[in-house]
Amino acid sequence: MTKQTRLSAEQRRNSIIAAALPLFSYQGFNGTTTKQIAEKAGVSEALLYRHFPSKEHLFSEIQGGLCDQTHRFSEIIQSLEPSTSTLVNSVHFLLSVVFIGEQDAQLAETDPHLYIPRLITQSLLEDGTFARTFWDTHIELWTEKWEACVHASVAAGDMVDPGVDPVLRWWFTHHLAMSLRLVHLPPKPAVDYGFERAEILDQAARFSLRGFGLKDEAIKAHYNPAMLRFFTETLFGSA
Amino acid sequence: MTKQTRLSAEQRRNSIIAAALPLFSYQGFNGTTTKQIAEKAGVSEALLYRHFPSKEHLFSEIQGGLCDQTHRFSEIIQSLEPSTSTLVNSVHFLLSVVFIGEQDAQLAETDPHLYIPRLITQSLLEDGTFARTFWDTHIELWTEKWEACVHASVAAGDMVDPGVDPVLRWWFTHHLAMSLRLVHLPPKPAVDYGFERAEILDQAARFSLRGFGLKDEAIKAHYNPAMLRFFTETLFGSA
DNA sequence: ATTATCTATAGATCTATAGATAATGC
DNA sequence: ATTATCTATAGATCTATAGATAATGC
Repeated sequence: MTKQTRLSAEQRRNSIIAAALPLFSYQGFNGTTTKQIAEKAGVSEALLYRHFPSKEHLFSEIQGGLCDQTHRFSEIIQSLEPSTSTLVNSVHFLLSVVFIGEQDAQLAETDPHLYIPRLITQSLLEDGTFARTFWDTHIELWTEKWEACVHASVAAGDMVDPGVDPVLRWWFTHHLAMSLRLVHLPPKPAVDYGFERAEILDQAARFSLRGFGLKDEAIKAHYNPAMLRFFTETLFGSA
Repeated sequence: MTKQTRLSAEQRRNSIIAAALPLFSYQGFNGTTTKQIAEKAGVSEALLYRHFPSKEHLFSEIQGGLCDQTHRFSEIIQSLEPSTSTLVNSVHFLLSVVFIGEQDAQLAETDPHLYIPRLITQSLLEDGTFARTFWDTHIELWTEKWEACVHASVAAGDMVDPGVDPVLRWWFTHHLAMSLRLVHLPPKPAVDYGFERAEILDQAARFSLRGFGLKDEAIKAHYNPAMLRFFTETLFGSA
């Protein structure tokens, strides 16, 4: 009689979800079998269907769970002073989170954020519902502050009008980071940039900041990559 | 006895490839069944295996075929004069091709370029081999000219140093376009930008050109979106 | 005579369910 | 007594092959 771990319904549900998330993330919905999920969760396939009516429902449940959790940065965002400095730091932060992510954090294996880029990408290949919902819940918080920062920066004389809508500038920055992340999803990055991740991040920040309309003096005055890198590594772990 | 169309081996191979490409592109490798391919090609499943040893081989063959064709713009590229003007136009062109693509062309259904963004994205979710190979064959042609344009623009006094490697500036531009395309893959785009595609393209060009280090006067002098849009629509068909 | 093509089917999975059994809480 | 869990399996697909047949080229 081996040790039997009988979990409560809720615990088992969560353990199945935790087991399925990495599988769906890496192999996609079609590429993942209920057998794989059951094995990884350490239960029988039949048990999956006691907790979820179908594989589809399990997948939806996972996606939903990643969207309705309140973003942990939302309070900090509110407290930020709209300014050139905040703008510069937020651009770097946005690039860091989307491009580098939390992949070097110690909590790696269990942190759902590790799996989000793949799920978003898969979603975009289908109907895009998950991507849209995820961004609605995680980006929406920022847009007001984003616009305020641009206006503050213009008012401070740090920024010219580049002919780009303020919010689009942030989306473009996000999108640049998203592609960089995508290119780095495979074990071997699909592009040889000739630079390390941290260096690419730095250059992407400079590219974006200039695209924002920031004057070169303003970038020089406010952009401090060494400091930011220190913060990032403190936040997201070493490397 | 219905009309029997007996094709030569080569013709049948090509017809199977043509039938399979859209299916693999939209549904992925796992999501596409040999039955679907056979039905769309109008043959039996057995015949697929007379022409291709396996579904995997068929898929690889398709991917390979998209990579080894000489790029049709390669001659034009060589003839371009390195200059600020060429740089500006190439940035717009790059964004157009990657973001808008040839999706409105009349040859739509059969043009493999319609299916490349999805295949690249799927590849990035796996080992990235196709993306890497595709870019090796389609982007490599440009890099020399790209660098030359940056140097020419600096020499002409049109560009400051943004602290970004010259080739990276082009990759960043490409990446921005790639994400925009990705967001627009679903029937309903996954982001509400509040602008039409053509307008987004224009603003992405301005954002990138400034990120390149171009001085605002140089952008004003050389960037002519109305003209470029005219070219694009002529090349790729109506809007 | 050769080559393209089909029908039929094997063998492997894959999702999902029926029905039985073992652990837990009262 | 209730709830979690398992074994066994049905029924549907999916990839791939064996063996037969029909069209073409000489």
